[in-house]
Amino acid sequence: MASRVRIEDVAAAANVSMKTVSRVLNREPNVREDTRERVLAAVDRLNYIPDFSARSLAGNKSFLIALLYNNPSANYLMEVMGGVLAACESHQYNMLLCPLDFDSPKIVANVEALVARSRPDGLVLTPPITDLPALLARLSELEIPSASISPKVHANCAGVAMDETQAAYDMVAHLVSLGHRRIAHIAGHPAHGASDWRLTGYRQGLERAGIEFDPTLLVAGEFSFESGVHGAGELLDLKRRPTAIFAANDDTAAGVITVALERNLRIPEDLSVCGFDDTPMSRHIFPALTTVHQPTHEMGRLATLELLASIQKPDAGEMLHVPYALQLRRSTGPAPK
Amino acid sequence: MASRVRIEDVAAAANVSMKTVSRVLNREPNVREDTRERVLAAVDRLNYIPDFSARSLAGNKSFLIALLYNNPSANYLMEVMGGVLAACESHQYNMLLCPLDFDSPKIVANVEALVARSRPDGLVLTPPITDLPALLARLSELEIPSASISPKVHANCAGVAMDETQAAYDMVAHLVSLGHRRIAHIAGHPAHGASDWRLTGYRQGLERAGIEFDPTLLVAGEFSFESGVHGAGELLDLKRRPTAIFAANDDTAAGVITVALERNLRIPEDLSVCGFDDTPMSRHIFPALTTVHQPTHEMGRLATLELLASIQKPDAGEMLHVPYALQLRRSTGPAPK
DNA sequence: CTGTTAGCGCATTCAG
DNA sequence: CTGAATGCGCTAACAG
Repeated sequence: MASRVRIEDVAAAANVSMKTVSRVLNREPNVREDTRERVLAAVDRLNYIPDFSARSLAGNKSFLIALLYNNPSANYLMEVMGGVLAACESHQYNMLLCPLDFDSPKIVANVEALVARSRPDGLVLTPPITDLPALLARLSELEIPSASISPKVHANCAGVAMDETQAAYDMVAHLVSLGHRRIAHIAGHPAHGASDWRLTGYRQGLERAGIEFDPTLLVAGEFSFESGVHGAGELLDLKRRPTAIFAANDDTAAGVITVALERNLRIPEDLSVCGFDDTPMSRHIFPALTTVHQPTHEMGRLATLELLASIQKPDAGEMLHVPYALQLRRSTGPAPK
Repeated sequence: MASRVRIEDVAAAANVSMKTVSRVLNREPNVREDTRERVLAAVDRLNYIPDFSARSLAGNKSFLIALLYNNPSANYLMEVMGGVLAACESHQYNMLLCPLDFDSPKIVANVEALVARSRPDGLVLTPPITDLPALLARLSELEIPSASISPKVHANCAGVAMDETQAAYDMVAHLVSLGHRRIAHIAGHPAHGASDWRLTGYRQGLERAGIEFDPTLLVAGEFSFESGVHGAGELLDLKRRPTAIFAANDDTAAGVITVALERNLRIPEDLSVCGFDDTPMSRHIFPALTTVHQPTHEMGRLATLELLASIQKPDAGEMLHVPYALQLRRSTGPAPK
């Protein structure tokens, strides 16, 4: 057994009471500097490590953060998760995972079950879980703090967001600078705020370039490879086909590229393709994909930090903003002719 | 507050003692069937949910399983994790994550810190964390149960494994059946058992087909896209180049495909390519990749089940075996000419 | 088969 | 600024 040493032992070693040790450990005020140091020394010498369960039970806190998700993108999740873990570690919290089925009517019940069983001190929500009114309402009833990553609405909500509209706008500007005028867009899943933002940025980008919006160049999608395949099939069948396709995410772009190559189109000579998200795959397909980088790890970390803040004092969490970065790679080039 | 109802309330409602309720909840013996039902009814009626921390503290168990990993493949991890979570859920356990740096000399210390702080009741090890003698030794000193997924050595070790050698052998057989004789292999990371198994299967497959092993057709790799790029560069520069390249995993195969397409080779007409793992990407690249499917989710689930068994009674965990499946897709075809 | 007694290790009163 | 008592909700020993 490792930690047979208890707070009582530390107290004895430092010639103080248990309570004083507890104060030092929890960074509470009202401890003289020299006694604090004495306690810390004893903690160190005895290699004391507080017991999680005892702290939870006595303090009525679980020191647990739950990460809620339904997003099927493993890369996105692993990165967010890494950020959440990093923030948890520095605050002596542990992270729980809560995979959800977005389309299930029982989603609120599932979260309630998690909360009842594990009593997390707070929740980190990832899109599109961020945008379920019923869930949000229940959480505030339960008075359980949460932080959202890229939620649709930022109002009085802790978390972190990136200006995806501006990023999409910039991407279109990049295509325009390469001489493209017939720029198509394959949209994302309608339930995701990201789809709206990226589409809005696309349209604003066209407008800014003085290019009239052509409805035939906008097709529906759902952030999947398959929707890229379908979308590209539709777009490349057009009599006047686009010279560039801006897919709402990298998976969709991969579908576009597959279709284009199957049709013996050269990328980017015959068709420019770009995506969004900068997944590892975007560097591993041929040709390497021009896309938008999101600082996903950092977003997970910052959201968790805000969550932790609002756990300590309600209303302390804020909505933070992080920068994006265009990754220009081989899949975009000058417009043909 | 949800669970203001305690075991005491349930006991009162069922007209039994706290201890009897505890027995029922923990599936302990020595409870008459009718009292058990009475208790269960009360639990249900009052919507009683046991308190995690109190159970941990009193029982000296954390009800926590830690998943140790360093594998950079997000897809692999998310699938394993899903399996671990599924098994945990059915046993009222929670899962903790422990990302590790394989090359760090502090890896054992990191695990010790996790064990000291969070006191998991058991650990699930993923490759190549499964094969660190120093770590394994420390864990048995600490007497903390563990289960391994695809460990190099199966001896007295709980967990789950797949016959990767046989799978690689079958893959080569598939290529041979398509008429290939010059079959190259780009190996995986030397630290992984999987690299050995797959290489062994490759050589056995050649031998079985009566094809002499050609050292120039075997190049080193490390399971990365980049190693596929380098390996393919080398192999395609050969005067007598291979007609098929069997990459040790899908990422490596993606690198091969990129190089081949850059050189204007047609796949599979000029060159067949296959991988291993059946990552989602394998279906999303062009052409879709022939590969080997591992039941990763199931492996995580089964390993956790074995771990849970060996937590309950030491030496109860066994080494389980799961089947693989070849996924034949577009990237392999008849050998040229 | 069931109940009673005593802590698990800590934080939280409220005194000094 | 510090300390002594009390209990968080549950399970482990023992009794019956």
